[in-house]
Amino acid sequence: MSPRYEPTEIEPRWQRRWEESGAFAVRDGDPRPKKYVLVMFPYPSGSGLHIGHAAVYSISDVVARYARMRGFQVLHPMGWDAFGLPAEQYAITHGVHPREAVRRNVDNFKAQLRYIGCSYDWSREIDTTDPSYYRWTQWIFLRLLEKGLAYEAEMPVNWCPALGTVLANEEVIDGRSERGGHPVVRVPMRQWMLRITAYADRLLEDLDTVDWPEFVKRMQREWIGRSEGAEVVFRVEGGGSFEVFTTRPDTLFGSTFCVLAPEHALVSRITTADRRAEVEAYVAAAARKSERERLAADEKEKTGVFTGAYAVNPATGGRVPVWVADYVLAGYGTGAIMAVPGHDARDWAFARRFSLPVVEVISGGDVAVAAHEGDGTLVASGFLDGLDVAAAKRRMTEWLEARGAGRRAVRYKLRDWLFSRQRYWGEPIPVLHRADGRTVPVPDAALPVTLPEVARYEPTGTGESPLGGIPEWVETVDPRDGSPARRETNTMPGSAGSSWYWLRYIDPTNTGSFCDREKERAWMPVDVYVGGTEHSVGHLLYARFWQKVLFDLGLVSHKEPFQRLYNQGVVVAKTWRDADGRPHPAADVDTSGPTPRLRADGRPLTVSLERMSKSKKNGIGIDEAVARTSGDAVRLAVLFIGPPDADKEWTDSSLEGPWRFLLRAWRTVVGPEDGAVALTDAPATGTLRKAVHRAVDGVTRDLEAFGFNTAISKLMVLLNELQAAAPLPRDAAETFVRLLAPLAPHIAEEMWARLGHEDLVCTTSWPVADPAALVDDTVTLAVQVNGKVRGDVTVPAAATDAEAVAAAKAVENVRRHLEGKTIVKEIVVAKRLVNLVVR
RNA sequence: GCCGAAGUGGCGGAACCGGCAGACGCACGGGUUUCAAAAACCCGAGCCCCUUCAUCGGGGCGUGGGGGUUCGAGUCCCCCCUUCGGCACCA
Repeated sequence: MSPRYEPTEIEPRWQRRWEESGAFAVRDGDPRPKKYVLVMFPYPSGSGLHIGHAAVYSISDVVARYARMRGFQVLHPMGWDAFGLPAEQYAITHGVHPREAVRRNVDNFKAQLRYIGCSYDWSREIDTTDPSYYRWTQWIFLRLLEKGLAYEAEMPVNWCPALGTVLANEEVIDGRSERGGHPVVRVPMRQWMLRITAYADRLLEDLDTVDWPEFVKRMQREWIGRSEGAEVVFRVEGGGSFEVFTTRPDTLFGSTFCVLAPEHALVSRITTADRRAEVEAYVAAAARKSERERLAADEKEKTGVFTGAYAVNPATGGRVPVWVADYVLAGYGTGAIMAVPGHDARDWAFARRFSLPVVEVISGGDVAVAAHEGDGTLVASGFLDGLDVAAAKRRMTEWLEARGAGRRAVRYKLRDWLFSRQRYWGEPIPVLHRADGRTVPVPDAALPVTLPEVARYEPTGTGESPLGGIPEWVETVDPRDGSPARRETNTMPGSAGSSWYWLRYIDPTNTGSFCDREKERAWMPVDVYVGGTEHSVGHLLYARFWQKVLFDLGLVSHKEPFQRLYNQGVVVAKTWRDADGRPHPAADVDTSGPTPRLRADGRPLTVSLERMSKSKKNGIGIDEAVARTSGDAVRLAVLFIGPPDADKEWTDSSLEGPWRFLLRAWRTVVGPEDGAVALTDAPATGTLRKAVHRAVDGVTRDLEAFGFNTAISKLMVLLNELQAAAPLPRDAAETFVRLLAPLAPHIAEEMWARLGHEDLVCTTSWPVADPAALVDDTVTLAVQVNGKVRGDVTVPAAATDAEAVAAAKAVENVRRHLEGKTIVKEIVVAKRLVNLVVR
């Protein structure tokens, strides 16, 4: 055995030992209480794992290892979310088949997760691109189809000509593609949709039942965007009618015009002959505008045209002009609004611009200056006069319902989920289009519908999936009756496979079901779900939706999949960019002068803190960091740089402290290079014993609260105490090693073994603090005079307030400040301080 | 613009319920070791001032800025500034 700390020898040895002993494999039927610790599974991209990834996986691993030592049987699995655009793009740019790219990337990811000692049950590894997995993704899709939750529709989609494909909303940033920054335009296309809106209310309500950060819940609530109001029917003069949705039916008397979205079906029908040319030009221009241009237009420059038509305000009976304007969105409400310029800022701006009348119907503001959107008393509103806003809303809605002119209504911002992609690398949607025109599901027994081999997996550029170019795959028969049919060529989005994966880990090899019911009941719900905030709405909303659908089908036992959500912060690093915005690696930067410059040609650079990623050339790979120090040091470092839920900056020196701590721990527990440490079997006593129990107590509480940075600092403090002890009591050393085990597992195992143990430290029990050892016999009180510290005094812990005050007054420097003064008040805070108020 | 989170030494950060601000670490300075250096180890330190040969000691100021509550405020209340996230014509 080497006397030196040699992580390159120690770490792989323990990794092997853990795997061979099946230390992290969980068995069904284990009588211990369960804990399901889940970390968001990664896209196995080609760039490998960097320090930012190490932070997430270290957090969930510490949670899992700690729970094991606390006596739980812990399910802590890992898998690969390998379908979707990133994997496909990588494959295209590197000229290899996505399946091959995924395999290589997975191997690389696994190796790197191994370097930092992640304690996964690898026997439960899943891969969303494996047919034995996506068979069940397809199977769940068919259940959605049966329940009417999947449907086809012509939808305006984000078409990216440069990528030759349709993008999801979350893949479009400011009208450009997330990857590559190419322009994106909106065109209608036949798409598969999932009716997530049918679950809007339940997705909203059940947020109250989960233990998630408030800000995530708020984001989801806002995303779902429930608003209550009324639909109101407006009759058009000369025939026809349209409905508007409003949250302010109380202001109906103040509606002086209506606005239709340019896409509204009624526009062309009601436009009068003299206005037709102008209206058509406006509608055409609006269609040409990308989403981005429409947004950029901002509130100040509202545009619109008059259709020439008039509608009847059902409350006043008066004529109101009908306009077309792109500030009204086709996709929300009814695509038409009643404009109330007196009490809506947008309508007010529009009315100003086009000189439309503004009427005050709620007192309390000055509608000549600005819209009054707040509360007040109804005026100029007939039967509503004198009511407040809330009462007027109710009265008006009743009035509309009684006359058949409207009704109470609820609307959501949430849209149905666009569920098809015109790409190769996704789950084929298991549907057949029969020659007779019927669209039918592929029978369950014929699943999975596997991806065919294809020569070109790039997008065709025409908008059709590459699958469309393989007649022998597309042309098939309906297995029910042998009649000819074409396969659906759309594939599912990347978020499909991740919308139920936590269930597959529970029963990953089941060929008869996506997950055994008994096992599901035993393991669900996920107790802690660790991941980044970037999935706060997308993934987490989809996942909850699928869970609820499966719950309604009686297939799972819980309405919510993730009981507790823990969001780790982003790891950022200095990013050097030139004038063109191109990033440069720190190694190429000369920072010796007043302005940082590129070494090669002296170009000036700017620095900013940005999320670590390969593309920004500001990342450091896990393998590189491990090679420089050790896997344990990397784990400690990413946990020590700051609180786990805050954003943290990684710098070159972030590894220093944790690395030295490990060297010091080794020297203290194992011994210096030239010898072994002197251990004694006599138990720790006195201050050392107190220090050990204080550390047990503190580290335990910190780990319970995800306070990894402070837990590590408490271990550093304990180590200082151990270093001073000679000989070192064995029990103190062993307790230290056990406390260290979840955080730095390799070195802890090695030290545990060298302390003479044959078992694994990761399977031993967590130490328990003796409460008696946590109380001190004496306490040091700060002594203040008029709130300023003038000294301190040590008294027995049992001292009374009077004794404490007496002792305080005896302190030399305190006495000086009391001289010639009268004490008017004496404040004693037990074990903390004495404050003497004088005059 | 709206909503949310956060501003603490040169830096990352700590501080349970309002009770000695700066734990722990980095960088820094000094030292040990070394032919020398690296590594490692030990010691020091918020800033300013007084006292002192150096010490020891004492005082003032300090948690983005301004006000307030309190014996006492990083922590509570009001106003303002900055940074970072989210949403952004959702009627």
